[in-house]
Amino acid sequence: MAEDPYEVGRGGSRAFWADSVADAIEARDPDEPIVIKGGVSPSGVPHIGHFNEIMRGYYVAEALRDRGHEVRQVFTADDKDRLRAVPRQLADLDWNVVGLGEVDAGALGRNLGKPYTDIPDPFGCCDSYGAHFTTLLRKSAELVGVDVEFVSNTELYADGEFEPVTRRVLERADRARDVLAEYQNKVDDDYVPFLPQCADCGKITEGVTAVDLDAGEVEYVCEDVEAGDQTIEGCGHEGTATLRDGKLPWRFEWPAQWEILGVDFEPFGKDHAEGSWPSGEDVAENVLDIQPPVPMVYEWFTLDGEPLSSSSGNVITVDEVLDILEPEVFKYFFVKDPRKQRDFSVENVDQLVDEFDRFERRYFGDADGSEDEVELAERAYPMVVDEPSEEQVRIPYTFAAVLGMTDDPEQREQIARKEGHIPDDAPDWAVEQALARVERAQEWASLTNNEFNYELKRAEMPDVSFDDATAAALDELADFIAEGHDGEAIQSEIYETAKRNDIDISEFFSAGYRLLFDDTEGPQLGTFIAKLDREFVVERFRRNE
RNA sequence: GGGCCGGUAGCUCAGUUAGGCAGAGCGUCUGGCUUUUAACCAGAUGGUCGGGGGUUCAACUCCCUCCCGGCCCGCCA
Repeated sequence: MAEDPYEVGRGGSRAFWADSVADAIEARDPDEPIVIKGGVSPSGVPHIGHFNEIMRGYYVAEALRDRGHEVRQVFTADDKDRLRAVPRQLADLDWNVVGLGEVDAGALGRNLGKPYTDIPDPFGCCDSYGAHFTTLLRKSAELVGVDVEFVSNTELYADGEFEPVTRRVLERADRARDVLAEYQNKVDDDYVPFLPQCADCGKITEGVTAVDLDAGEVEYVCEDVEAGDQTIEGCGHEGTATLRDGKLPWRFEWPAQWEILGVDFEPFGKDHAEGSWPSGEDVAENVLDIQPPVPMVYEWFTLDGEPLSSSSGNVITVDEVLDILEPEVFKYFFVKDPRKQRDFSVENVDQLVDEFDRFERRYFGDADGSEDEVELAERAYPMVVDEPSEEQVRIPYTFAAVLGMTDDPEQREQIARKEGHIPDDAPDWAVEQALARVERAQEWASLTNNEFNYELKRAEMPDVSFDDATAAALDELADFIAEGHDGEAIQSEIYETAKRNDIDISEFFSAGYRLLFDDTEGPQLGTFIAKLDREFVVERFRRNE
């Protein structure tokens, strides 16, 4: 019965992995609605790696819906987990990442060991620490337009949803011990699969001393808890807790969630593949007597070649990604094979966009591709955009970055049209959307400070000097510009002026770029100059300001 | 140390399920646009499929082994 989470969705003849997974789910003939789950602990700033928990399930949900199934995609905020370490970075609800110094770190430290939902929000805006970071995750989903049902684990406990399954686990404590002991050395004869919350200090503790299932209570001592390389001190309080005043240990809680929510499919990161999944599957089948969901492992992302890591600060949030990418491009990133380690490279993000543009054109039959590539586009593209339209216009990303050189929207549009990136018959909405990419590409150029990061140095002249011949040529060119000519004429004259003064043409172009951008490259100079106000350019080329 | 996943052109990635000519885009180079930047058009360039061994008529694909990266093998989630 054991299911290899690395094998599900692999093989078969499907071009889109989500369809292979959907096949595996359908093969079980599940009850409707089919339930797909994901979940994370709201422990800190959510990054794009966490987003796998939403997006991988999303595509499977869409594939099933497309086949006529009713699907419920739920996401559990595992917010009854205890805070185990104070994170180095936090983020407010506007995604401003701040260091610990800017909030009350001491207050956080005193709350180690408590459930996230019992810790005050460091920013004071949400009901709790847990609610704060769950809100950020929910906002991420909204930003990319994925509709997921959020469920708070704390609320499931508070509402008594966990009580029957918790009771059952405790009734079968012997079996639970036997099963878990195969995966964890710590489990001995005294192990109790329940973690009460101390009535006095509020921490999740482990010191259960007695279980009274008739009364639905456990007795406990609030002991010290090992967390990583540190110890969270217990308060020593001795008390009694109901089955709602605490939680199941993770290895039981996960399968319990499957039971409560009726989960049919759950994707999870590679970190769960060797530990939590085998034990969870075992617990489900041999302790809870339920069928575990169809599993799937996804590989982790790296960011610019380095592991995503909240503790080291190597993170990028969904919000930050959407500064440089359209939501549909970001969604496309998750269309790609989940089983490959994948780098999200900010520097090379133009390649991802190019790839998406081709993917989109394939859907409309306007681009070549292998049979699989075409099938993938036909299948996945409608899940990536809300309303596919053949009239959609995309300006190539790097060209959009070039257009970012000017702030004038009309000039951007004119140049894009002239270069054939906007068809004459494009509807207004498509033109608007196409040009919206310029803002993102410009942000990208500025963020990476790459070769597209042109900035007109209008306020003051860059510190430059020229030889006599170049200086003379610049004066001549300034005179010509002062006469008032169109872009092409100016472009022509740049060549002529350089020839007349016997200076290298590319050197002369560079001189112009240095004066305007403090750079050696830039947009097509003549047409660009023609768009600027004449007085400014003339004065600048005469090196007067 | 043991297990699992990944490694394909300078870059980003398809292809490995079921063995059958090593692929795409970008980049680079050359040429074109009566104008050597950007863009655009045409052509060219590009490979130890991580290394080695084996099976086979035939291996990126299957088997063995080694290297590199990541994850798990304590706790926690």
